[in-house]
Order: sequence, then C-alpha cells, then structure tokens
Amino acid sequence: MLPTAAAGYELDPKQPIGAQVYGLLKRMIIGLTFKPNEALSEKELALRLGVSRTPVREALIRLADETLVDVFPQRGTVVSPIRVAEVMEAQFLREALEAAVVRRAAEQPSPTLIRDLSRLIDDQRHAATAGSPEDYMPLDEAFHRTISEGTGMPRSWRLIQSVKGQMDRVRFLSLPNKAHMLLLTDQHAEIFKAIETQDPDRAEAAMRHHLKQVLKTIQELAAEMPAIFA
Amino acid sequence: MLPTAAAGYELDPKQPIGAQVYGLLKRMIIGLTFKPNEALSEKELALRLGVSRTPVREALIRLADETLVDVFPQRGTVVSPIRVAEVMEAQFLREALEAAVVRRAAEQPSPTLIRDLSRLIDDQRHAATAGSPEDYMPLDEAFHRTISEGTGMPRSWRLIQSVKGQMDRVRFLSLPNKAHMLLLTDQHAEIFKAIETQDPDRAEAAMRHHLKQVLKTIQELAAEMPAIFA
DNA sequence: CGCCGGGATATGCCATGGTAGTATCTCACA
DNA sequence: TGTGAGATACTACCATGGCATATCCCGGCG
Repeated sequence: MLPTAAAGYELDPKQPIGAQVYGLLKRMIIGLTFKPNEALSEKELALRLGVSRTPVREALIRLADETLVDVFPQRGTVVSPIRVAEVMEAQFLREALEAAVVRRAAEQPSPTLIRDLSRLIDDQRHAATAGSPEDYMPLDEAFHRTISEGTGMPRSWRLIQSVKGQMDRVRFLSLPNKAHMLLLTDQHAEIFKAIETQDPDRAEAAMRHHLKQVLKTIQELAAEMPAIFA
Repeated sequence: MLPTAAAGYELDPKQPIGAQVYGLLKRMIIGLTFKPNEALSEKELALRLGVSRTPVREALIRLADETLVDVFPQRGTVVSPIRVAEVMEAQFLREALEAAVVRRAAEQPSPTLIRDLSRLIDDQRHAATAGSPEDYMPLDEAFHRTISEGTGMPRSWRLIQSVKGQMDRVRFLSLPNKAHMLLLTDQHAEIFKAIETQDPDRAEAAMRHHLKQVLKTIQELAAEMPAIFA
C-alpha cells in the first residue's frame, strides 16, 4: 500500500484539488498501481492523499462515468475489472471516432498540424530507440490528441479519452519493447504521410490498422492472467 | 423563475439524489427551461430543489463534462451558449458513432432487436399522427438507444447521449410539427428495414441521412435568434 | 471627466459531521 | 456441528460550515 501522504504525488493547493485527484487516480488505475477489483474507499484515499473526502468523491464519480471504477451505493467502490466485452466495445468505438477524425484531418490539414505531427514522430523515434516506455507513452497519447485538436475537434479527444482508459490498462499489461515502439512509430508515420498528402482513404485505413494492434494482445492476455479479467 | 420546491419536480428520497438532480437539470437545460447563458448558482439551485449543495454540485460537474454548463472557478456557473462549432462537431461525432453501430446492428441483428424496433416504429406513427411532440421525442430517443443496446453496445449509447445534448437544444428550438414527425418516422422505418434485411451499407447510409436533418435547421436558427448562440 | 483602488458581496471550493444502508462477524441455540 | 439472529463495523451519501478568490460598485484622486 501507499504510505500516508504518498511520496511523489504531491498536489498543488493552488489548483482545483478535485481535478488533480481525478487525474492522479486515473493514472494510477491505468498504470495498474490500483489493481482491478481492488477496493477503493473514499475515506482511505482522502487520508492518503492528504485531502478531504469531497474532492475524492467527485473524482470517483467521474471515473465511474468512464467505468474505470464501479460504485456500489452504500457498499463500496472498486476498481473495475477488465471486462473483455467492454474492451472490445471501447476498441470499436475508438476506431469509429478516430477513423472519422483522421479522415477529416486528411481532407484539409492545417500547416501547424503537419508541423506538430512531424515533430512528434521525431520525438517518438528518439524515445523508441532509447527504449523507454515511460517516455514513449505520453508521446503516443500526444500524437492522437494532436490530430483531434489540430483539426478543430477538441471534443472528439475528450470522447476518445473516455473510452481509452480500459484499453490502456491492457496495453500496460503487455510491456512494450523497443521493437514494438518502433513499429508503432512507423504506423504513426504512415498515418502522418496520408494526412500530409491529403489522402483520406489511406489515412483512415492506416488509422484502423494501427488501432487494431491492441486487439491482438488482449486475447492472449485474457488466457494468461484470468484473475484480472472479469 | 421557479417557485421554491419546484412543483412537479419532486425527488425520490429513496434513490440517489445526485443522479436525480443530474437528470433533472439536464432535462431542464435541453428543454430550455434554463436558457443559454443563464447563470446557475449551486446555492440557489439547492434551495429551489430542496436539497443540499453537494448533490447539486456533483450534477453540475457531470454536466460540465458534457459542456452543457460552463463552470468558471470562483466566479460562477452558466448554462453554456449554443456554440455553432460545437454543435457541428457533436453532429459529426454522433454520426460517426451511430453509423458504425447501425452497421454492426445490420450485420447480425438479434430477433429481439427486430421486434423492439418494429414496435417502436408503430408507437411513433401513432404519436406522430396524434401530433404530440412531447410524446414523440422519448420514442425517438428510445429508437436510437435500442439500436445501441440491442446490439450489445451499451457504452455507445452513453457516448452518444453525452454529445447529443447540444443538438437536442437546437431541436427543441424548432418545434417539430406533425409532418416533420412523420418524416422522421419514415426515416426510422428505412433504417429498420435495412437492419432487418441485413444490409449494412444501406443501414449506414440511411442513418447518416437521418441524422443530417438537424444540420439543416441550425443554420437558419442561428440567423434568426443570435442571442442564444455564442 | 476619466482612471484607479479598496471594500463589500457573491461565487465555487474544500473540510467535516451525521445518517442510512449493507456485509460480516460473533455467539447463542438447536 | 451447523444455523440463524443480532450486534458491530464498515461503506457511500447527504447536509452544512468556513474559506479563498474573483467581480462589482463606489468614492477619491489626478
């Protein structure tokens, strides 16, 4: 368990606590610091984070909306198990959203979008060759976020994020190695090239192919470690 | 303004208050009981609904996640204006989601889905000929929800709902007449037929055509009543 | 007359106390 | 030994109070 006043997870009192707690808990759930089916008590969390129960509760409500936690009224709150059916649905919905967005991005890409994506791919290649998954995952996230927001669709990224959580836990189970990160970067480059050359069909196809990577891993993982899944 | 302890909006103390307040406020915002740009005070709402500020606050947080209200820290909370760009994005995202879902529905429609949709269309035809928009809108909602949930994708309906709010306010501005409701029902019937005959392409096309109805109205409305829009 | 500053007011934000409901554990009893 | 009923210890839920901060208004100064 975490020590009281969890070291390294200091909160900035100058910013809204509730939002910070939400982000913190979400990262800890996705990063499997909190294991699936683990009980989360409002009171205990508040104690450990050094805040009151109110912002913790608000964060848990938002996490429940994303089905990252299951709230049982008057009984307790637990980290939701990784439900295979739900991960599959999340994958399906994310693909539908990102395919549509990247298609639009490829129709009329803005110069700043081209520039930002190009830079991100360079960064990813460096992080991948260095072999550091901790540095790579934020860059992967930034790539997809940039496509949404750089195409003038900020809401789409919010939606994608809200379904991505379940999938990210699965991705965390299969530690990406250097070869894997390079493969992902190549797929990003392929998507980028389709956007740059304004080829919507190619962009959509590349995105769908890219996102299907996750599906390949979950099936075998479900067989390996059944305790974590529903 | 509403009288204290708003008549007709009684809350059931036996069920979670926060969730009830959320649903109530959402309906009132979509139904334009609360006008765009209208200030919403936690304290005042709590007073009128006869509950404490805590569940009201929780409801407002969830509404803020759907961008139905804008929360300005330490300043106040207002019903979000109808931003044309946001409605367009919501339309785009909803179309992407529902097109994907209805396509899957048409691939392997379950017998119960066929039966439920068939019944809903009958009900809609009755409500439309009776000319009662209040009765029709829930049936319209149920049609789309049934497709999602009847295809084993409950999460998709949650997502669709979260973007639908902005669009529903626009729909509420243009009171649907009897002819309009009959037209919508015909489009539902077309979608249904495509599902029943397991024709994914036709189902997707029919759904996209159906959803584009909203876009036709918003442009002229934005010109008519600019005060409501952003 | 216009600009600037200080105080009063209102807001959302966080902390805390009390309550109703549920699960578990214990102990008496069959 | 198995069983059931009651006490207990948790939980999430709602209510309430205090706080920091942003805004507005109004008076004074340039």
